Amino acid sequence: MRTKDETKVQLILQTALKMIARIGLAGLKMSDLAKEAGVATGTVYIYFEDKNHLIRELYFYLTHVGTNNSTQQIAENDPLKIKIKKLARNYLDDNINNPEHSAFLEQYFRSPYFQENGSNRPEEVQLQPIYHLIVEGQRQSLIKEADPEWLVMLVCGMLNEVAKVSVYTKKSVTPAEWELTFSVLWDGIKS
Amino acid sequence: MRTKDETKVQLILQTALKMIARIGLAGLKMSDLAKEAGVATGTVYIYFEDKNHLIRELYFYLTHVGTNNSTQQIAENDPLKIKIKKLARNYLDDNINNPEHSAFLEQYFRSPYFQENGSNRPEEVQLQPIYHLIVEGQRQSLIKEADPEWLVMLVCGMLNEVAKVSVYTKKSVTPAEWELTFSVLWDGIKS
Amino acid sequence: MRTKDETKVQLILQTALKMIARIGLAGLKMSDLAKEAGVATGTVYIYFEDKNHLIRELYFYLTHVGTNNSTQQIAENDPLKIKIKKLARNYLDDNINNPEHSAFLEQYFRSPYFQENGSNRPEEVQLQPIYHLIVEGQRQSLIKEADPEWLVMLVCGMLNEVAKVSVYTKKSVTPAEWELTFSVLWDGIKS
Amino acid sequence: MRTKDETKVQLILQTALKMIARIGLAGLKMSDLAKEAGVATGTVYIYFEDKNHLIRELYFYLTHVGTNNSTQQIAENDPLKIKIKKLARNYLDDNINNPEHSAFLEQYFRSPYFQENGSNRPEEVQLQPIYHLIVEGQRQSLIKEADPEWLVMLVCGMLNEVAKVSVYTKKSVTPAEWELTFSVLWDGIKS
DNA sequence: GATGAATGAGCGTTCATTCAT
DNA sequence: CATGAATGAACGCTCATTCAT
Repeated sequence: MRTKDETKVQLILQTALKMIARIGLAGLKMSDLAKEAGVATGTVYIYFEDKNHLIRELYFYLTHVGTNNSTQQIAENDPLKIKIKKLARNYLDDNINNPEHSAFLEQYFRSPYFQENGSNRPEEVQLQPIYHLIVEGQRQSLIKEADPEWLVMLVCGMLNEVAKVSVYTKKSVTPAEWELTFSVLWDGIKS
Repeated sequence: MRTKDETKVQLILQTALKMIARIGLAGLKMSDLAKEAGVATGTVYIYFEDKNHLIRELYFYLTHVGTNNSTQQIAENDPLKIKIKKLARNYLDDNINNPEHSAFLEQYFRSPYFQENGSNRPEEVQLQPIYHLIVEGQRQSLIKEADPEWLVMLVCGMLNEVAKVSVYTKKSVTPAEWELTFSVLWDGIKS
Repeated sequence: MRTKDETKVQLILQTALKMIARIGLAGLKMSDLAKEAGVATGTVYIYFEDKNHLIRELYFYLTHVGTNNSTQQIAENDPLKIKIKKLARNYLDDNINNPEHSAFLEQYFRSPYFQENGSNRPEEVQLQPIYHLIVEGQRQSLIKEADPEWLVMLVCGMLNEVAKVSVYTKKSVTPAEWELTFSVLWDGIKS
Repeated sequence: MRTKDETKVQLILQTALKMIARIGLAGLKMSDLAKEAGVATGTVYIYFEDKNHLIRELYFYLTHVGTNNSTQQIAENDPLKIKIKKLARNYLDDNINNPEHSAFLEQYFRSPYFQENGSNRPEEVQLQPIYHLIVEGQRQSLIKEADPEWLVMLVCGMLNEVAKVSVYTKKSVTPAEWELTFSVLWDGIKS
């Protein structure tokens, strides 16, 4: 069913993502999606077998394409603490700038679309670049000796919460708030 | 005459809560809910005006009733660090033992049921008992001088994440994992 | 099922009649009827087998009890024209003063309650007292030689229309209007 | 693409009209209507917002389209009495041939569909062509000097009743019956 | 391929009727 | 008898999906 008009696939997925963040996964109607994407209802079904497949494709699209909008460049020779700080900040910014991303995922895992699907929720902690930095920090005895996956989880938990509140209150994170956040993060994991 | 059984409100709400955690807010069908609660479809409509009101009532039920399952007793003369540790543990356990609670809330805020409602998402951070302990800790110079609400947010972010993973993987938190978690938490906020 | 408490039967029928005139036969709900009559829903079912029977009983109640509110006394020795005039006026007043009566009948014949019932719409023209006066008038050569039932029908058609408009516009019939009406009526049928 | 078929509006309205005459306004089920019109249930909702709107549209359709099936031609130079006779006959025939018309209107005004609607029952007597003939007759001193609207009302009352009985008994009006009817009508209004 | 009118299974809700008290 | 909470069949309406153009 996939055709050469790959831009239409992107258009539909992006539109779906935007709408889901706005009205929720449950509220998404195929006809509304088509209208907002500027195509006919039937057209959606040319590119996606049904709503199930569309949502699932959206999931793969998000998890595999990634965001990679990281603005802060991490220099190879930055000290580890600075690397982690920049990485954490990028992670936070990604979450704040792409709230649809997490909005969708949060809903997806609890939705019938995920449940019907046999696939398991991936715990791709290792994919987080922060994972490797933490392992590296442990090698340098800068970071607590402990299950690095657990540390990543705690760090991400904090950052996710900051992002969620920032998005919800529509206030950006002030420099002071960011310094406080990183201070708690770093003091928490440093050895 | 059969007397109006007010426990049916509880029964229906509890059943709804269980089902929503299992099949999602979007997948909840009034007839299924009635069947699982052991009543007729019409009976649900005696106690709740419509699905909208049912969901909304469930929200108020959860936010106002609270869980209060905290098993670990906090002694008045415990040192502050111990108090926080026990409280954090209780918070974690509540979240793990009542996964439907957060499962519902997470979905509710993104659902049409919340959106149609004019009410705003309350950010009742001060209601968290942990808030008062942190303020107390700051008074004793045990905890970083910083916006206590922000600290609470970071701490809850960590604990929420731990609970989420624990529920998802169906593994309880080992003593070692808990010690690690609290270590990061405490080192992060202590002054 | 009929019990000695015949007043409750009357109460329910009268309440039903009032409500049907107000909200229509289709809009009548058994629970509303019970509430407005001041009894419990189940009580209605003690006196009437089901809604079908209730409506049918209401029909028999109206057609057999009659209204007999005729205020103008017809003297035995009035001239025929005066007798007919008084009778027509009584017929008109009955229709105006009991608008629920015709409101119900009009709806009944077109409703599923009548249709399901095998009974035929009775054409009990002979029951109209006016019928006998017209036959008498024909014997006296005062009234056109023609099918008396047809004449009754035409006369009733006029009076029904006058009553309908009077009820709808909530204006009573002025003496001048009544004189005009009877003039048309009498000139139409007199020989 | 199937082109939107505006004749479907007519088809659905006509089918609804037929069914309402048969089973009553209250008995009309959207699914039955769709089936009898030969379309799917959902299709009805493409052309009409809901049952309420459908019924209301049917009302406007009937009152604005009119019947205009008058078969008897009225010649310009017919004497007034003949003109009125032909017009009365046309009015009668219209009522007999389109019994659904009056069957619907009679039910509509007493139904919840009309009551919920703010609109008032129009009493457009002047729209009746017979009104103008009666005024003309009064100018020629052929017809009683009296409120012409009231005369129209009486005349229509008679004819409505004749039509109603004819439809109900399924017997057409014989020439003798018609002559009698018009005799009563004319003698009633002539001066 | 693209369109959007048409479809109909399925859900939310109502209300005549029953029945435990 | 009286009550009104409980019942569940049946209706109004929605929306994912199809298909004639």
